[in-house]
Amino acid sequence: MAKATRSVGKRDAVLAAAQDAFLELGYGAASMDAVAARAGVSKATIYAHFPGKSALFGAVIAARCERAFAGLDLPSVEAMDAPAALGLIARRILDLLLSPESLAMYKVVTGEAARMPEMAEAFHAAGPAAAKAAIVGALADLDRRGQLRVADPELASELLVGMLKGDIHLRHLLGLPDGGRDREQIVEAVVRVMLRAYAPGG
Amino acid sequence: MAKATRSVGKRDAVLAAAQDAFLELGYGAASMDAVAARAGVSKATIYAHFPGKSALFGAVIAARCERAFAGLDLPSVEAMDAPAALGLIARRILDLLLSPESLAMYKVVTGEAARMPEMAEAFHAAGPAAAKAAIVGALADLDRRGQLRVADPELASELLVGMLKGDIHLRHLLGLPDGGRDREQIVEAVVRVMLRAYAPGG
DNA sequence: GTCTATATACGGATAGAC
DNA sequence: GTCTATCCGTATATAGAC
Repeated sequence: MAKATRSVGKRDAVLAAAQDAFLELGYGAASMDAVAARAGVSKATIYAHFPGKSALFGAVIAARCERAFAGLDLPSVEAMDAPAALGLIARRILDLLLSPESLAMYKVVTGEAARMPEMAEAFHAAGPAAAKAAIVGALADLDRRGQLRVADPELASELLVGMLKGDIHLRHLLGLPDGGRDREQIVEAVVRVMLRAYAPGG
Repeated sequence: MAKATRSVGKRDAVLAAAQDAFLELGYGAASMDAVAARAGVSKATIYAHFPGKSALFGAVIAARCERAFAGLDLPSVEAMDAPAALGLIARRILDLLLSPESLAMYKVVTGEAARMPEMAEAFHAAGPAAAKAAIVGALADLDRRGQLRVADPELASELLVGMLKGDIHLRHLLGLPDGGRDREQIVEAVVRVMLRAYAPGG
């Protein structure tokens, strides 16, 4: 939206416009003309800053990966009991999974992964793998404090995130209605299963 | 691969070639020229049988949806106890989720869902929703026979499939290595969680 | 560095002969 | 129904002026 100003630098304007275009339309459908128009610059300016379309796309993904999980700090669960901690984690992850940006990234990255393997790996490392590491840390902490009995935190983390995806993640990817299930309902169900499956007295 | 023969009809050859091209390359990257070349026909022949590219794509998705879950018959669990039934279901679903065709469909359909909402809905109904219905039936049967205590089979089905997706589904979508976890290990873990969470004596 | 204008190629779709 | 040849729009990328 913001017209390009010389102070911020047109490179940033191009990058921001490219993020919008690629994530909204997908790699193939987002033309360089569209990016130029959104950025308020000419196509030649884009090519002055980036070697080509695929390089611009790579820069977009890299930029978003950096900020991908900035808002996800889970050390705050260290004083909570298991139900509260799991509820907090579940809510955070579910909101992240269903955020428009995450959904757009999911689509565009999986769609181009075959043609850009390095980008796919970078995305996974900076996104899902980083989130998983945070969850693993939290689960290990709950185990250490006797709140849960988690022998394999990595595996438990995968199951937890998978349950949160459930059906609703795909529905959102497809642009379909939620099917009458709201997020809090899902969080409660997932927490209940986790508490039963990883109860300390088991 | 197979050259078009008049006996089978060129329409089928076009459809088969289109399936290969769209699922391998994605909708945008698969050109009509590429489809024509793979089918061994001219582009004009394609347009004699299909109104245009998007209609051809729709026909491809529809055709694959019909056969999507043909191999998934779960009534066979009706004589099994809970561990055996859950193990069978989990193995079948996981193999389906990670099959190359399913992964390709997942990518291409989510990628084009925003531009083709009807197709997205048809895919969901014929694929994931149909599979879910089969699982719900099996879980309800286990509940009826006292093998499990499942108050909400729909919800339980969503959690089950989600756990199976876990991390490995995304890894496969991205073309990354499995991360050292094999399928049987995932099946065992998921079954264990399900048995604990939905134990009849709970 | 940035723009206007353009080179070059490719993709979807069609005309017309057979 | 099927082919060859082609129209026409659009896409990536660049040349050259300022």
